[in-house]
Amino acid sequence: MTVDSPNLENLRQSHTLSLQAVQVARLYYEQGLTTNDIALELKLSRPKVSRLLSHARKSGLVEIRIHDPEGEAMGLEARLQARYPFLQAQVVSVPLGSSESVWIERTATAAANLLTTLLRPGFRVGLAWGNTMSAVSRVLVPKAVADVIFVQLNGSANAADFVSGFVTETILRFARNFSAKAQMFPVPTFFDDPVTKQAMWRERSVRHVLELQEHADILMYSVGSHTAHTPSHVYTAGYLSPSDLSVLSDEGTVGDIATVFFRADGSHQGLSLNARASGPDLGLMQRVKESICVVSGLGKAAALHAALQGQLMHRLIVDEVTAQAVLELDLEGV
Amino acid sequence: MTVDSPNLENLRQSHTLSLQAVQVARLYYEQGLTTNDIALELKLSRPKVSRLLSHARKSGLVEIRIHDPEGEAMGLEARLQARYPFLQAQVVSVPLGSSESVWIERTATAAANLLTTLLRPGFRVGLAWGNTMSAVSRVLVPKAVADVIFVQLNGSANAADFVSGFVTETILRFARNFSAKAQMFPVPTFFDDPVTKQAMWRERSVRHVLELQEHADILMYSVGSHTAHTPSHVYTAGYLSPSDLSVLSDEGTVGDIATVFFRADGSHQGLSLNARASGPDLGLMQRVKESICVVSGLGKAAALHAALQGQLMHRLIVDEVTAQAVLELDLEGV
DNA sequence: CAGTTAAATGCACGTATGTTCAAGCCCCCC
DNA sequence: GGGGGGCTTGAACATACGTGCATTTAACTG
Repeated sequence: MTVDSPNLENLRQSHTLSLQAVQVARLYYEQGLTTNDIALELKLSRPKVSRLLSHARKSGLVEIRIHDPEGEAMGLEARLQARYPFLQAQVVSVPLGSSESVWIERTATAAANLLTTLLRPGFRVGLAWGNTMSAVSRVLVPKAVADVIFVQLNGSANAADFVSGFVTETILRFARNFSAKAQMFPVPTFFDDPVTKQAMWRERSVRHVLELQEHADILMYSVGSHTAHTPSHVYTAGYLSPSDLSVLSDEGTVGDIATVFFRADGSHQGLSLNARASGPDLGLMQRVKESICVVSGLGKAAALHAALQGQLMHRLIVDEVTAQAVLELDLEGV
Repeated sequence: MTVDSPNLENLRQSHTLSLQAVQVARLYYEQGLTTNDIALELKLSRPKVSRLLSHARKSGLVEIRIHDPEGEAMGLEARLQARYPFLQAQVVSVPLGSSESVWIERTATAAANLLTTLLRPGFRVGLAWGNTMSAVSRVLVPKAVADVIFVQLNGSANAADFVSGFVTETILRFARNFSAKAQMFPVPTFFDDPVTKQAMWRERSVRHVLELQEHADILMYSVGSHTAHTPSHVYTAGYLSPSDLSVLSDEGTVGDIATVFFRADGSHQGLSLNARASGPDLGLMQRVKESICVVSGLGKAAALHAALQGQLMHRLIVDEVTAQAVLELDLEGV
C-alpha cells in the first residue's frame, strides 16, 4: 500500500481538525467560554465550533470522568454491597417501561466507562465474549493507553465466529479503541475430548495465552444463562450438543462465565463439561486485582445470583431491574 | 466538641446531595440523556437536575480532561508511571506561558478534588503544612464526611505560626471543609536538642498524635526545597540557624517532606537534623494506604525527583512543567 | 476541461440549558 | 404560637446549543 499525496493531505487535515478541536475544547471547558465567544475569537462560524466540540467528545479528545465517592451508595447499590461485602456494585438506572435492549445499552456504556477509568499503561486485560461484551465494545470512547494487551479468555475457533467474525471483532474493537494489542485464543470453545484440551494446554502457543490470562490486571465478562431473554451465544450457536445440554441440566448448572459453568451455589468444581471448556478456572476471577462482571437482562438474574454466591467478581455493573431481581432471589433463597 | 443534631442533618443531606449529583452526572455525561429525561426518570424537577449537574461539576465529582496530542500531560503521566511502577501519577496541564502561581492553583485544585474523592467516613488524614498545602486548603469544596480527623504531621509551635496563624489556618480549613476534627501538633518544628524531642515523644499527649499519624488512612504533603522559586516556609521562616543550613548542604540533602529531610537518592536515615525534626519517619509514607504528594514549581523538581527515588509517595499530583523537568532529571542521572 | 459526487459551510430553526424570581418550607428564636 | 431569616423549590424567561437543509467548495473521473 503506497501513500499518495491526497492521503497525506487528508492526514494533515485530520491533524488540524484535532488541533482545532482541542483548542476549542480548551476554551469551552477550561475557560468556560460560550460557543459564540469561541467562534468570534477564532473566526469560525458558531455551528463549526459546535461541531468541533462534538468531534472532540466523540473521539475521546475530551474525557469526562465521574468520581464516585465509593463509600456510601444509594438504594440497590447499598443493598447489594451490604449483602455481598466483597462486592463493589454499580447499578445503572433504566427508564420505566423500556425494553431490555435499552438496559443492555446503558449497562454497556457504564461498563465501557469504568474500563476506561481503570485502565493504566502496561495493563493486561482478559476479555470474555458474547452479546454483552459485544455491546460494551460498541460504546467505547477512544483513548490511547500505552502497552496494553487485551487477551481473549475462552476459545472461539469454530465456524460460527469464522463466518461472522463476531468474537474477533469484539476483541479487536477493544484493542483498537485503546491503541492496544489483541491476543486471540485460537482454540475451540469446547473440546470434544478433554484429553485433546490437556494436550493443547501443553502447547507453547496456548501456554502463552494462559500466562497472560493468569497475570491479567483486569478481567471483564458477563454471565451466561440458558434462561436469558436473549440467550447467550454459547447456547444458541450450536457449540453444545443436545446431550451436552441435558448433562448441564442434570448437573445443576445455572450459568457460565467465559463458557465455564457453575451451579446455583456458585461452585464450579467437578462439572463434567468444564473439563472440555476453554475458559479459565473461575478462581481466576478472585485472584486478579480487578474483575468486572457486566450483567443486564432479567433472564440472567439467576445466573448472576449464583455467581455472587461464588464471589466470582470484584465489581459488578448491572441494570436496576436485574439488580432488583437478584436481591429478591436472595430473599427467596433464605 | 459535641455533635449536635443540625450537623448530623447537614451531613445526611450533603451525602444524598452528592449521591444524587453522581447519579445525575452519570445519566447526563455517560448515557447522554437530557436534563429533562433525567428529571422524568428520577422524578425531580428539571431545574433541580440542572443544579445537581452544576454542583457535580463545581465540586469536582465530574472531571473533564482534555487530551492534547501536542500537550504533554497524558504522555508525561504514562512516562512517570512507566519509570516509577509503584506510582499513580496525575499530571495537570497548565496554559502555555502562565506563571508558577497559576500552576500551583491548578495543581492544588486537582489535589483537593482527589482528596474529596478518596475521603471516607472514619478516615484519619495526616497533613503537612506549607505553601502548597495552604493553596490546597483554599480551593477545597465543602463536603461533610462523618468521623474524619485531620492530624498535623509536623510541629509548628513557634513564633512564626502564632503571629500569622498560617499553619493553624491551613489545617482548620481542611477540617471545617469536611465537618471534621483537627488534631494540632503543638511541638516545635525543630527541637534544639534531640534529647528534648525524645522526652516529648514519651509524653502521653504527643504519643496520641503520633498514634493518629501512624494509623492514618491518607497522608497529604508536598516536598520542600531550598531551590524553589517560592522557597518553602521551613527555609525562610527562621526555623533553622545558618549553621543548620550548612549542615544540610554538607550532608547532601536536597529536599524535605514535613520538615524531614532526604538525600538525592531518596534516603533519609542518618541525617543529623532529622533527629531534631518533629515530622514522621518517612517510612510512614509507604506504610499508609494512601499518600498523596502535591508538587508544583520548577524549583521543586530536584526534591521531587529524590522523593521518587525513595518511593516516598503512592500518588503524585504535579503540574505538567515540573513533571517534564523531573523526567529530564531522570535522563541526566542515568 | 466539464461533470459528478462528496464533503464542508453557515443560516435558521427548535430544543436544551442555566438562571431569575416569587412562593413555599423548615427551623429557630423570640 | 407567631413571625422572621435562610434555603429549597419549580414556573417562566432568556440564552446557548445542536442539527437539518440549501449552498458552496473541493476533489476525483471520464
